[in-house]
Amino acid sequence: MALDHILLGLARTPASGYDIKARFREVFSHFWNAELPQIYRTLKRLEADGLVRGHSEASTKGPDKRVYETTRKGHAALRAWLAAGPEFGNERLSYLAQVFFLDALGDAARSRAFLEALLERLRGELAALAAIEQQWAAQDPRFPDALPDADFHAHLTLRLGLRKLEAIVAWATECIERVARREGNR
Amino acid sequence: MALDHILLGLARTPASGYDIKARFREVFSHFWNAELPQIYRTLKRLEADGLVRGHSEASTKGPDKRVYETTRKGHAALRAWLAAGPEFGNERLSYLAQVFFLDALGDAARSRAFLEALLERLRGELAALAAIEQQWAAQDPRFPDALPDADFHAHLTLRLGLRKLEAIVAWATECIERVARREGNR
DNA sequence: GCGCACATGTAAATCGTTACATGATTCG
DNA sequence: CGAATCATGTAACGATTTACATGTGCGC
Repeated sequence: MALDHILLGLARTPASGYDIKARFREVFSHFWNAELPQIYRTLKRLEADGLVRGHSEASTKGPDKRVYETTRKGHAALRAWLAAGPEFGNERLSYLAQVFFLDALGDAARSRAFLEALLERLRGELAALAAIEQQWAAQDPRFPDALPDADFHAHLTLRLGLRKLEAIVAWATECIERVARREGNR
Repeated sequence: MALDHILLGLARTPASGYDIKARFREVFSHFWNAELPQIYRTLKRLEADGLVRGHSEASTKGPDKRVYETTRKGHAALRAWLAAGPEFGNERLSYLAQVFFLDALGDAARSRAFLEALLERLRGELAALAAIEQQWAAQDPRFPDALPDADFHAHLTLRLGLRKLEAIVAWATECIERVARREGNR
């Protein structure tokens, strides 16, 4: 399961469930998500299997935290996942299914409204990712190709987010034109 | 739930669970998937809720089939889903999570091998989608903008598949270069 | 006769979300 | 003192996958 391996990857630097949720929000949001109860439960299972090790720690803010760290066995499982090659078949994009069925609205104007809402949202996400990249570039002189390994790969991931969103924005723009043209032909 | 609405959309033309699985393979594979047991169970639930109507039918090949069709109530539910605007938050791409953690391999050559396998796979998918589009263009003189509504929207979806895959192929190519350059700098 | 595509399902297990419960610290 | 953030969890429910079970018709 992908989530197991994602947690093993994130816990290479010690992290609590709460910390991990924060990283999902910051870094993974454009290609994965998980809720807190699932994260806590999975960490417990990984600990029972000896893939991570956890200990309680006092926190400056709020109650004690339980901090997990990937074990040697966990590292091996992570490497095995990567060595097995790219994993396919999980793709999931509900808004694309919606576009597929847009004819059910039976109304080109409403189809166009849907696509315009989609475009606006995608533009926002694109701007957010671009801002992250620019901030990073400004703060780290090693950016992008002299970065340490972990950051270098994080940047590769971010680049895909940008390229994919650019493509989808271009597509949505094209769709709106095509729908408008059909609308005009009535 | 997205699957409910996808089934309502697909059953606008009568279809059995098996037929629907085939359409997932053919048309939806690049943005959604579902297994047979889930499809059968969901169809039953939708029937109990009056959103689809099912009847048994003799098949030329194999056993009887149960053919479902979206009811008026089902159509209304589908339209409501679309009218509510684009649905976000389901994005899921395990191979991107893998790229994020590729540094765990600790070996640029193996990272490159991973990315090359990814690129090969993506190129295959891109070629398959492009072939579908060309065949379609050759067979239907109305292609693409004079197509009937349902086909027009199916084509919009296919266009996104193409644009997205082109972007990802370009990205993977860029990644391989960057990884090779790092490899050279050792 | 064997394997394949057709066709439908059940059972079990796991994954994932939502609602609920608890309690500390910090800032206004 | 109220709201936000930190921090962890349980319970219940629903979604999804995997393994198993069954049987037909067709082509080699």
